[in-house]
Amino acid sequence: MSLPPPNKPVVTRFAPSPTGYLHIGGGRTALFNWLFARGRGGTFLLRIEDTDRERSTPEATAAILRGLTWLGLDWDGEVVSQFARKDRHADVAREMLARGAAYKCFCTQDEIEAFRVAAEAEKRSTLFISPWRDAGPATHPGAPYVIRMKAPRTGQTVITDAVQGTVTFRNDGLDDMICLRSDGTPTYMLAVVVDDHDMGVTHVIRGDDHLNNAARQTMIYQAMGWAVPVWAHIPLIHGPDGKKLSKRHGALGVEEYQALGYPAAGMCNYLTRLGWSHGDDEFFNTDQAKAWFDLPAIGRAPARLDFKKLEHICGMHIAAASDAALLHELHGYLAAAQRPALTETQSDGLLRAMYCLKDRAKTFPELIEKAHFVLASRPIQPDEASAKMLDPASRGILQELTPQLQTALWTKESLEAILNVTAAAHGFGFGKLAAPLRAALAGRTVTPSVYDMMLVIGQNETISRLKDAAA
RNA sequence: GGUCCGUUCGUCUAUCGGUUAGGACACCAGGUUUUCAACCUGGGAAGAGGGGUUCAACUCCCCUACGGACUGCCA
Repeated sequence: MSLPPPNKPVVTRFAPSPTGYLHIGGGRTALFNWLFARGRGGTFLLRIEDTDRERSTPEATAAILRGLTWLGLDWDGEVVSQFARKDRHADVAREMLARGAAYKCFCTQDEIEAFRVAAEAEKRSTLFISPWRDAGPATHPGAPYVIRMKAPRTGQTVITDAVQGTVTFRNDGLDDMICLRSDGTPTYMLAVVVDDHDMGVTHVIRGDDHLNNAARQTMIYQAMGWAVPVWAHIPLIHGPDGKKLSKRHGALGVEEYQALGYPAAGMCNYLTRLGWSHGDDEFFNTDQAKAWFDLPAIGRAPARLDFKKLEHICGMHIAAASDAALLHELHGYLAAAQRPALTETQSDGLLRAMYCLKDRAKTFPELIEKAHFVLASRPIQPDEASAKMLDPASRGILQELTPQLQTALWTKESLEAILNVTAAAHGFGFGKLAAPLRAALAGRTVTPSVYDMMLVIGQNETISRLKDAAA
C-alpha cells in the first residue's frame, strides 16, 4: 500500500507553517519525506503554509529554510507559498458549491460558540450541524457566509495509512468543516488538499496529529473527484520523560542542535533511526538511509529523544568524516553557536590535528576543547587543573628534557624512546611524565596523546612550550 | 465527554504464530591505558493487566488501565 502506482513517480512535500523555528519533530518529518522521495528518484517539494496572516513571519520561513539546509534536505523547485494560492483555493470552494458538495453557512461565530457552550453544559455532542446545510438559495440572507463541506452524514470514511494501517471513521462523528472563511480566505483543511493535489503529491508523510484530519480531507478529495494520496502518519517525538516535547526538555529547534555542536549527518542518522528501523542497523550514512527507508518500517508508537544515544551516533559520524568536511562543518558550528571564527592559522593547525581529534569527540565543542593545543598560541595559559601538574619538580624534568628533544629525530618512535627512558630514569611510569608534558603543551588536562601533539605542533614549537612552562 | 492512535529491557528497537525474546545506547563489574575518548570481556535488564482464538501467542481478536492526538472562520 505504500507503493505508488506503476510509472507514477513519488512526490512528497514538507509543509510547515512559518510561526517559529524548525521544530525538531518537523525536521524529522521533513527528513522522512526527503528520504522517501530521494530514495526512489522522486520529487521533494517545500510548501510554506502561511495562510494564518497573524502568525506567519518571513523570519520564521527563513529559519525553517536554514534548518532544512543544515540537515542537508534540499527541495525541488521553488518554495510554494500557500497564501499566494488563495484564489485557487477559493475557486475550488466555489466548485464544490457548484457540485453540491458544499454549501453557504450564514451562522456567526457567536452563534456557534453559544451552541458549543450550551452543548458542553448539557454534556451533549459539541458537533455543530449548520441549519443552512439544506437551505435553498432563496432563503439566503445578504450576509457574510462561510463555505462548508457538505459531509456525508451516514456511512464511514476509511483511510488507508502506510504506517497506521486501515483507519475507519464514522461519518456521523465528523462535522461540516469550513473550507472558505467569511473573508474569502481558505482554511487549512481546504488549502492542503488543493495544494497537495495541484502539486501532484503522491505521498503525504506527516505527524499523526493529522490522522483525524485525513478523514475529512479524504472527503474533499472525493468531492472533487481527485485521487487520494497515500497517507503515512508518523508518531510525534516525545521528550525523555515521555511527555510531549516542550521547552523544558531543552533544545526544540533544529538550529539549536547545530549550535550545540551535533554534526548534521549524526543528527539525520539519529532522527531517522528514531521511530524507524532497518533490522539491527544503527549507524548509517545518508545514502544507506535513502536506500533503506520505507514507510511500513516506521513504528507506530511515539519515540523519546535520548541525548546520550544522539551523542554516541554523532561521535561515530565525526570519527568517520573526512578532515576537510569536519573543518568545514566546524566553521558552521562556530557561527551557529556565536563563537569566534577560526583564523587561517588555527584552521590550518586544526586540519593537521584532525586525525587525532576526530575519533575522540562526540560533538564539536568537545572537539574544540581537545584541539586547544593547536588553537592556542604561546605562551600557553594553563587552566587550573593543568597548572597543578606544573609543580617545581615537574618543571625540572621538563627542563632536563629540552636538550634531548632538541637533537631528537621527530618521529613517534624516537620520541617514545626518549620519554620512556626519561621516565624510567626518574623511577616512575610514563603517565607521571605525560601529565606535566600535557600541561606544558596544551595547558589542558584533556587532550590527544602527547606524541600526537608534539608531532602536530612540531619540534620548535614543542621545545618553546616546554621552555615556557619550565621557566 | 466524543472520535481516533498507541503500549517488547531505563531508552531506541528486532521479532511479522513455534527464538534460551536479538541488537544498540545507557548502566554495573573487570581488563587495557598517557588525560579524555576509544577499545576488549562479562553482567543485570522487557512483551501493561485480564479474557479469548489456536496444538502453539509478544505476534490475531475483545475488554480494562495508562499515554497521546483531534474535537477552531489555527495549521
